[in-house]
Amino acid sequence: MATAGKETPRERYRAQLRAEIKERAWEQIAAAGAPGLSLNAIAKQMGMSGPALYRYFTSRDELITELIRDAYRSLADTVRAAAVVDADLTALGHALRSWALDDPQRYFLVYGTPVPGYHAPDDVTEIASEIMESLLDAAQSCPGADTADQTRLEAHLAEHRQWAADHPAPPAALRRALLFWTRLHGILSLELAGHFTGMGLDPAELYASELRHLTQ
Amino acid sequence: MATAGKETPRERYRAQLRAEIKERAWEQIAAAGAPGLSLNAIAKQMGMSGPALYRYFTSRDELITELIRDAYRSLADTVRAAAVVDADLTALGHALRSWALDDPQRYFLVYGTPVPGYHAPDDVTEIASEIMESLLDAAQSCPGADTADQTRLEAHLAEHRQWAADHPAPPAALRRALLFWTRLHGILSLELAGHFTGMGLDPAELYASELRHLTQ
DNA sequence: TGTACATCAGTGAACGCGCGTTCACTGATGTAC
DNA sequence: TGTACATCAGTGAACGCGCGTTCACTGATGTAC
Repeated sequence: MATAGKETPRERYRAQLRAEIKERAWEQIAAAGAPGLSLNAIAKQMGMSGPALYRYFTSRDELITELIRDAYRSLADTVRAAAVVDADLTALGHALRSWALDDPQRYFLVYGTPVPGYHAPDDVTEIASEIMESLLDAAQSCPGADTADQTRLEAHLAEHRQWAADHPAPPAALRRALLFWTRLHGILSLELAGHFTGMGLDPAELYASELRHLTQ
Repeated sequence: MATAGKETPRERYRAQLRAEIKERAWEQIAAAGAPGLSLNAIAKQMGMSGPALYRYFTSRDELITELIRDAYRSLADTVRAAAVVDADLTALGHALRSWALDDPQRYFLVYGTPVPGYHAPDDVTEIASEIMESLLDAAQSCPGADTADQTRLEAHLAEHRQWAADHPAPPAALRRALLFWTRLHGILSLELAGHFTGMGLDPAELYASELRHLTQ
């Protein structure tokens, strides 16, 4: 009953199978998108019968929620790692890009089209703030010059900073963290969705240019 | 047989019913997202039997493709109208935002998570270049100062401008049009997906700030 | 060490559902003489 | 103007499919004495 300590062989086996189910799930998502995810199809691919998976996930929804959680967790860890090694927005930006290109569908599970009915569980929003925290850490220790004509935004952020309530970053850092997030996300999501194909430009150049501009 | 000229009552009726089917389709998409679109459900909602819709669309895929085309067309028209009235990036930016907020699912049909197998038909990519053209028009007639440290991006764009091959805009305008697109899209897509909720900031402020910064 | 029992993984049949799509048909609307 | 015919909208039955999920059951694995 102890949650910590030695794992029994059965527990180990369970964890292993859960992991394999998730792996197959990611493969299916990569092949047909998240809405096409099917427990039966996963079971078939693993050489098991459909109902067998209900030993490991209580429903299809639980599996999807778990995948979303994993995606957020993975992003938060990636970002935090980059923010810890050297609190540098540039490094963080490149880490973010690598993470996104590594698995586009995982990126879209976090930042893609929302499903009208669905609401993410609470712990996911907690992970989301963890991500913002890492951004703020990095933005704070990057003391570039402020662009004069954006003081209006900083004034707004100085009084609307619930998202950074626990963080001591000054308005200029808030602004930088926020723009880092929205600008890079803009490029990444357009790139991953293929909206640059045929345009003849290199998204990496564009990305690097924005990153340079953000860190000055 | 003439494609132009008087419409027969039957043709008028056909067009009308096609339009109503699309309307119901949009309602369904708004309620459950695009993957949940079902011809049978639309028919039921219209008080018809399922197979009846096959008089108006040869398949579910044709309907979806048509909706995507309409979404692109609508965006292109909106953007062009704003670019024609006064070739002003600020006005264009506000028009874009209104269009996006007006129907988030329509926005996501254009810029949302791509379906792994799906490829848009050729005429849709043509409409996409139409959109870039309007952006370039507006960007060209907005002669703000260039930020010095982005000359590297301009140099890249000067030599990678297939997307603006038919357009006389100089590199500085290319850069502005591109950043207009990626930055505003970043904010809009995060806002529409609800990623700002709970953060306490006003996306409109952020959007306006970026717009101001882009037009200087 | 062996025996008796509890736990749990996985199966196969079944339920109900909604989907896209086809097909032969009915009945109304339009067209030609 | 009326009659004969062609066109076309819409129906209802049917097909085959895959889905999520439940349930009673088998057989293997672990546990207690």
